[in-house]
Amino acid sequence: MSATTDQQAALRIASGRKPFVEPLRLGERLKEIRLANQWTLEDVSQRTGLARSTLSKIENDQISPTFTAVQKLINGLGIDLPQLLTPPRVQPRTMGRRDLTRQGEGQRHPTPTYEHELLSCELAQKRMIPFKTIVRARSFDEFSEWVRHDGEEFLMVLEGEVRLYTEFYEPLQLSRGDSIYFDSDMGHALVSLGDDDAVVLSVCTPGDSA
Amino acid sequence: MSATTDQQAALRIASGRKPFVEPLRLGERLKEIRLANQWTLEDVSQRTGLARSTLSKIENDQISPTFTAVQKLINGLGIDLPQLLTPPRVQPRTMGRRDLTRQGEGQRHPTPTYEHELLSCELAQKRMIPFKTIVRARSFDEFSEWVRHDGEEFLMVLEGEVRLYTEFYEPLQLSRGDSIYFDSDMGHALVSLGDDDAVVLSVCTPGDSA
DNA sequence: AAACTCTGTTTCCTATAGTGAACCCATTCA
DNA sequence: TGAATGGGTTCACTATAGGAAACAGAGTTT
Repeated sequence: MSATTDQQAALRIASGRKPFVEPLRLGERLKEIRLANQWTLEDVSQRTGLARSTLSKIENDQISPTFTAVQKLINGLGIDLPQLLTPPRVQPRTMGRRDLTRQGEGQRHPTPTYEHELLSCELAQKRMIPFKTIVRARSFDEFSEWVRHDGEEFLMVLEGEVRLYTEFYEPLQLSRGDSIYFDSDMGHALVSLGDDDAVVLSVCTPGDSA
Repeated sequence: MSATTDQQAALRIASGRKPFVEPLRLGERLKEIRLANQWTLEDVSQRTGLARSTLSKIENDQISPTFTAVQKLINGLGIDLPQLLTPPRVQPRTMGRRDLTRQGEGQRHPTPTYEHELLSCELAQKRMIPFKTIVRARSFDEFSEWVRHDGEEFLMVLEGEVRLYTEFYEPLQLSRGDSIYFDSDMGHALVSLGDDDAVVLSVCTPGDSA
């Protein structure tokens, strides 16, 4: 299946979704934001370049702003469009979950080349997966194939020195404190350079599946 | 400027999210969706109640649609507004982006209580925001208010010893190598316990904006 | 209390968004 | 081949959004 077709399929599916869009009290919302910041209509006028009168009419739902006007609003107020549309956000989330992992207390997953220690594994449903890795491998040959997984990865060297092989770049030498961010569906592999095993901290995003 | 605002600003910069919405080829986007679904202008006209001519002009950026028109669009096409604005991830993955940051070479953002060093800030549009922080604060009193931002945060102590205050839990003492994962819209604040400033590595998810 | 100042609203006027009809250009059909 | 259909664009007109200025109301100052 071609990329184009894939994308078209995605679009079709996407547009098939039926979101009930209610009133969208945009004027009301704007007023909320304005008052929350203690801005006067004049202030907002200065920031956005829209006339005081126009703003008043928008707030009172007397006119339906043009899209360019909306852009001036989000630019001038420094807010995101979703922010302007999203009603006050009733539940500010604040779940306040927390998951502590003491040094060395993570969940260990040994492999021939790496020894992973999963951190914060009490917590389900998280948007990042942190783990510490002891790099055992000393040569690229020890990997039968590229390590590869959906998403993005951040990596920092905690101890020792490593060489990072990646599919599309020259190998890179990383010392303690160096860090790198990359798309982890690009093949990658780490080897330790010093006598002792190197230790790196990685944080991955979970696979997309979206 | 409060600590909260500081960090939020830093996060905005770091996430590579364009602070302001520029061209916003809305017309182009609409056409994409229409063609992907193999709809004619007439079809879309039926669905949305907008005139065929109007749709044509919108697609060719000859007019800036009124907000009510945009609503008719998203209702009629059954799509979300963000969908209409966000070009669909055109990358079929495997972009193979990469961003190296050598020890101490990040982008510094000092505040009274913390000194942030943003890592991997070359890369825009990423799903994690890594930064190293030197914790200057020695007492909880130095914070005017909770640090708080949408999303989740992972944190590991690299050097020194810190106490983590959180809104819903008792303060927690963290030593080198300890790590914690938490919902960062729960208020939080770090203070250094030793004589020297402590150093921690943090990775945040970008704010929701959904 | 009058004059001033700062707010938000309302009044006009013009610029432009939205509409139906006419138009153009392909493709299909007789 | 010419007629007919169905796609998108352009035109001429009407409806409406945006702006400048006038207005109105609530404090302040004199």
